[in-house]
Amino acid sequence: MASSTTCPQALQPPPAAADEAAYKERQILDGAAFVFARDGYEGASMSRIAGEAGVSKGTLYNYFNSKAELFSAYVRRECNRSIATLFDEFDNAVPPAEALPQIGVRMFRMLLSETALTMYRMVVAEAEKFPELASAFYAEGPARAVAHLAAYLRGAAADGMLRLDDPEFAAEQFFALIQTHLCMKRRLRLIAMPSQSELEHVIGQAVRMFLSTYGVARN
Amino acid sequence: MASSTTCPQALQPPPAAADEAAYKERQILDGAAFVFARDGYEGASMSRIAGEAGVSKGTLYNYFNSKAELFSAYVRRECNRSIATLFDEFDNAVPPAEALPQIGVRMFRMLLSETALTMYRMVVAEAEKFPELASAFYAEGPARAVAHLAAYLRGAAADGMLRLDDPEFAAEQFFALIQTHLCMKRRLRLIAMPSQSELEHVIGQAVRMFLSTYGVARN
Amino acid sequence: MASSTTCPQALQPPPAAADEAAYKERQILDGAAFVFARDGYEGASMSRIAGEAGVSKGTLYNYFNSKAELFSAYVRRECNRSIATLFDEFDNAVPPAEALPQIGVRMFRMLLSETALTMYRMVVAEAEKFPELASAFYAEGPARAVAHLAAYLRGAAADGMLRLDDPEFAAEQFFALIQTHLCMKRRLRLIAMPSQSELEHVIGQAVRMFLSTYGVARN
Amino acid sequence: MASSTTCPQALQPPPAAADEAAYKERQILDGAAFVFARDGYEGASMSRIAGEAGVSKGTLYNYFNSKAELFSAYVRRECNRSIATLFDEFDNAVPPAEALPQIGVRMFRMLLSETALTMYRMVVAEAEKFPELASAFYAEGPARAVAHLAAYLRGAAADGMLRLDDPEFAAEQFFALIQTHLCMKRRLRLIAMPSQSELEHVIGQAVRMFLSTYGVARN
DNA sequence: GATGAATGAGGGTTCATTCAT
DNA sequence: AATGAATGAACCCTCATTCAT
Repeated sequence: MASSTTCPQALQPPPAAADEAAYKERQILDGAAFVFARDGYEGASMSRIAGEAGVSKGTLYNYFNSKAELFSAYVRRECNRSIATLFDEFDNAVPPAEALPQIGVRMFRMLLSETALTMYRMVVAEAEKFPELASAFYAEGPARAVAHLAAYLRGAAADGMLRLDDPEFAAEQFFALIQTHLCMKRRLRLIAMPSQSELEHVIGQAVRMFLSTYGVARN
Repeated sequence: MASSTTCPQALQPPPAAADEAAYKERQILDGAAFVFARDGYEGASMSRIAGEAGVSKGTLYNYFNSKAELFSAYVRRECNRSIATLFDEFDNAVPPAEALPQIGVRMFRMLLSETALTMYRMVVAEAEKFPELASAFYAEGPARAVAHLAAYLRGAAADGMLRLDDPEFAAEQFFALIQTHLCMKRRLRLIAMPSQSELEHVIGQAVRMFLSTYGVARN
Repeated sequence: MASSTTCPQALQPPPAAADEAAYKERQILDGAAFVFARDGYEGASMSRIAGEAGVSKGTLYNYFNSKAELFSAYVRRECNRSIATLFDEFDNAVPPAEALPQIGVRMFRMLLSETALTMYRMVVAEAEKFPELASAFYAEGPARAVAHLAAYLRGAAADGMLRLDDPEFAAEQFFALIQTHLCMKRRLRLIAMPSQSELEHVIGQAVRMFLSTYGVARN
Repeated sequence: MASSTTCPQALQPPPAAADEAAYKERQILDGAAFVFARDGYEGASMSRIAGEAGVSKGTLYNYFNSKAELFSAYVRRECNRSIATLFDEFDNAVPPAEALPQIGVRMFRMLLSETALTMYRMVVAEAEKFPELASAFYAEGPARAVAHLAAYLRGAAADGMLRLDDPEFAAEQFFALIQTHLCMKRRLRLIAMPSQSELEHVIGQAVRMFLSTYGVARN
């Protein structure tokens, strides 16, 4: 849809038009993000979204065929944008005792980021009405995170740094250990972002428990 | 109208009236439960609730001042009713290797019960609008479950069956280990209730990991 | 729905309530009649109908489930009300030369009455969308008129006052002869109600032509 | 505006431009015809017409100032095009007993053609809003048909083949006799096109009745 | 001349809430 | 205490029309 060309732009108007369309679409999605996040799918109104985006109600429908499609586009954008990228690079050569805390911090931060929390609330709330969004959210977020971790664990086991049969399941266990009551409470909006020391404690204990099961004796 | 009490009714009119009022209230809450669970807070309409409850719309407002209050009452009742009771009785004398799987099964079943899932969706979705409900849900559900487990763990540690300093945190870890991707997926409506073998595997591994950290050598 | 009781009304409120409901329904249908007649089905808006009827828009939907149902009710009421009654009583003993002009006048007046014209325009315009209304209109109006006339013609033929084999078809021919360009023009709103002399001329010639075909020599 | 010339085009660009304009206009009117016929005036949308015509919405307004004007142009074109032409040529020398059935068939076919029915529905439905269209429809259609027939009847009377004083009125009577319940039902979309035998019966009886009044004894 | 994005009024409909009965 | 008719604001969406490109 957007044409972010790196080639020299010989013709001014077309790119300008395309850019403007892309800009407006982003504007609308930003407005939608604000309102959906605050009011939920049912609670949000197209009027408020239009107002927030600074466009007319009719313009909304020039870009998205319905409220449902706008919601879908919004959720997909947020999922693709911030959740997935967080696990893209980490060094597989680092030993578990060092790598796992780092991975844990990333997972924790991802899970509790404002965007991820909002997405989580959205897809949980509307899972019945938008099953494909729930599915996409799971695939883009938790499933990817677990898959990355499992890949690391498999490698570490191959290198003799861990002793485990089922790296997928072990990854899920580690992922689960990260999600203590802090996650639950934050999802329920009962607390703000946990402090660094709370974070370190939870992750430290998760790593300790994980390694006490899957680690190799280090003497 | 109907007062289906089996106990001896000493005074006809007052108890009958009170009973009838209680009966109507229950009737309304039952209708509300059905509709809210199906349509969500915003999606539910007072008309449909009235219809489902078999009362008039006006009567709704004789018992609850607003849709928000009715929703609140519904959530509180469901929380108090079915979630909490599941953890009320278990035998503290049983050793961890035997007790933890039992506890794990209960927790798992509670977490994934239709009622709990619905409540979870409700309070997550409306946490912004009804923070006190989120708080109540947490207190009645997860917090209580963890507290019960912590009490057991403390006792077991005192009896020398476990080796742990922080029974609350250990309880949270166990609780977290139960909530693998199966929970996440079920909350997102991506899967139906897991099979017995999946359940046993998850819990078995959770117990194994938990005891490898907190257990005492048993030779 | 309405309870037009002739028995002494022992209870005041129920009849009052029923009357009020009936009154309001009539009020709404009157408003709908005004707006539909002026703007057509698509051109009419529920807002304008509500305004014209002196009720709120919401009230419209307490009485009729949709615009389509309101339209349907309006058309049926008008059909049943004024079109059908016009042919209820006439003396079958009168000879054709006297009866046919009378019948012709009735038919003509019915066809060109404001109500019938409006109904005609409505059902012709919306025949595709409301086929059952077109069907009902035809059955209640033209079909009934022709059937009545056919019954008379059959009797007159049996009495030797006419000579015809197919009274139904003959009735249709007479009915057709009444509908000259005056009818067409009036349906197109090109003219107001024709004058008495125009009416008499058209009918006189129709009767003359009819009797020149089906009459018996009268010497 | 339109210049569909077959003459040699001396100047290339201007005629080409003019032709293109005429072509676009026709294109638009074709799209309008399709959509108006299907959805009616109010039900049609300029967007759908533009889409059907294969032009942009803006272009519509370069050719027609408003929806009303486009509708008007569409109705006028259809009226001029197909309705009128059907009565343009017939041989005045043929005697009534032979000519009238032919004329009757033409009239019948014209009246019940899909185009004429659609036009009829259109102008009847919108007679209030577009009185000049109703007037044009009447002038181009029924009035012309009757005028042609009247001209024939006058000639036949002058030749002693008919005995009538008022050929215009006689023509209207014949035209009326053609429009039996088959016409009414077809206009109401209650039936499809009548069969050949139905057609012949109606017309045969119309001619018989007409000649029994206006014919000369043929012995 | 052609485009189609933008507009904002208005479409039909549903809603939570009120109140006379 | 129970009813349900009435309300009018707000819902999502479509519209004819305009205008910068």
